[in-house]
Parts: sequence; C-alpha cells; structure tokens
Amino acid sequence: MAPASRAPRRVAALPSWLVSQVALQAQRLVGEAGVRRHEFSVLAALAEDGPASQAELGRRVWMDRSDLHGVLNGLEHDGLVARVRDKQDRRRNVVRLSPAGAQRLRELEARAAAAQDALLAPLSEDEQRELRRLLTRLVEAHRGGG
Amino acid sequence: MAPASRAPRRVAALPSWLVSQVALQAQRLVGEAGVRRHEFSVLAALAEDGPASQAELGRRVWMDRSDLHGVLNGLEHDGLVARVRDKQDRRRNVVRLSPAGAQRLRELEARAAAAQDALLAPLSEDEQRELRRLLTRLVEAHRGGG
DNA sequence: CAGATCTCAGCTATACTGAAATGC
DNA sequence: CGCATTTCAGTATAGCTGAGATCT
Repeated sequence: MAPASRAPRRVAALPSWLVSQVALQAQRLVGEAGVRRHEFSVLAALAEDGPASQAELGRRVWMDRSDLHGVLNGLEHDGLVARVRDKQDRRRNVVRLSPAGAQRLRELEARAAAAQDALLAPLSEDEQRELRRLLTRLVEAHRGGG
Repeated sequence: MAPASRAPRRVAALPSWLVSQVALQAQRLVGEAGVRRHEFSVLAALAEDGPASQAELGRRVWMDRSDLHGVLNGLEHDGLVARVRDKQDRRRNVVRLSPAGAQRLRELEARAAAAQDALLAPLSEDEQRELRRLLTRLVEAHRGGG
C-alpha cells in the first residue's frame, strides 16, 4: 500500500475503520506466519470437542456451510482430517482429526502465538489485557443480541 | 451464521480472532447502513484535503491503485466525483468532489455515525474511549513500523 | 533512459445466498 | 410432508500483483 499520509479525519475517527485496520494487520501477520484462520479453527474445534458433523462443526466455529465444505476438502486432501458417512444418520459426514492433523494444529498454534505477540507488541501488558477484555465483550454482546 | 455454541478455546483466546470478529460485525453494521468503506474514504479525503490525482488519493486513504480505479469508476458514473486529465502533468487524472458528492458524504457520515453507536453500545463511554485509544495506538504503530 | 501514473486482467481470503440432491 | 445436511454455483468486499500504455 502507500502509508504516506494521515487518513482523513472523518475516516480515522471511525471505530469501525480502526478495528478493520487492526484486523487487517492481524490477518497479515497471521497469514505471513503460515496460518489460515479457517484451517486453524476447524482443527482446534475437532481437537477440543471431538468429531462432529459438518453442520455441527460450522456451528462451533461460526463458519458458513459453504466455506466449511471447501476447507474440509483441503484438509482431507492433506490427510489432516478424515470424513466418513455417519451410519446412524446417512445425511451426515462425521469429521475427525487425524494424528497428522493434531500435529499440524500444534505447529499452527505456535506460529499463531508468535503473530499475536507481534500484533500486540506496541501495547503494555495491562493494555493488552484491557484490549482483549473489551474485544471479548463486544464479540459476546453482538452474538446473541445481534 | 450459526451462533449456537462457544468458539474453541484456542480460537477465542486469539486477539487476532477477536479483532477480526469485531471488524466483521462493524462491517455488517456499516454495510447495512448503506455505507461502503471505499466510497466513504474517497469522498472524505476529497472533502478534507481537496482535489488530487489518483495516486495521491490512494496514498491519503491507503487504498490500492487498482481498487481505487474501480471505486472512482463507480463514483464518476454516479456524478459524485469528476475526473479530468491534468494539463500540467498529463499522466494524471485530477479527481474532485462534485456538489452531489459533498451531499452524499454528509448522508454517509450520518449513517456511519449511527453504525458506530450500534457497534460500541455494549461498552460504557469510558470503555469506548479506551478502546478507541488502544486501536489507534495499534494502527499508528503498525504503520511506519510494519 | 529511469520513474511515475493510470488501466486492465486476474488472484486470494473471507463471508454469504440460492438451490439441488439426499436422507431423517 | 417438513426439515436437516451436504454439495455446488455464484455474489460481494477487501487487499494485492503483474504488465502494458502513456507521460515527465
């Protein structure tokens, strides 16, 4: 891009713009660390809460059914998850983590952690905690409440 | 989406994920208010700092030359900006706000402001200020410093 | 010549919609 | 039948790259 000047006052004053800029920077750092959010989310959900159908998985990680389908295709192709038809309910695919997937999750976790540090480095520890608290509040409030 | 359950611990603990979720919600609210970020940014930059070439405009609002081109096509088509060849430097297009564009900016500003209120409503006034401060710090720190 | 500017084609990530096929 | 699940095709925003044409 071209970070040569200051953003217009009307723009820089918008919290929606600020948070989008920080999210963009976060995405850049995490991406450069070789972590894709969708993959990480799916692997983490399977590791923490066990095998699930695709629909259930989508609910766990707030991913769209359609995007989940594509991500699972990739993960399955790489042998990180296994997808098998549920015998009790043959509409469902049961997705489970493979050993390679568990290993991959550990790698991604380390890389993601480093990216978080880089993102928050400009803030003190207290400020980092406060930012996390405020963001968490917003995420939770806009969940149920819309 | 499907906000039925809690995000995996490994995911919900990531500041990069939190900030992306809030940015997504912000984008939803602003978008539902009928405001597109690119358009708003370009109109605001022209209103505050006067006419500019496309390259200069891109530097002001941190937009890619390529995206800017597309946005200006739309704005020009709607009569909100005028694009004329610079006579001093014929490589350049000089972009200036039209009266209709200035009027449109005022409308977008009001709508964007309402969306900001909706976004930050779950926080107290002190918390809103603090969030703005922390986000601004991060945006500025990740500008020059990368 | 180097370098800036604008345009165009195309790419990725992310989020989302509509609809068909299948099965409960 | 209604409803859920998976899959597929397509849309939208945002950010970005490479290359060509034009001009300083």
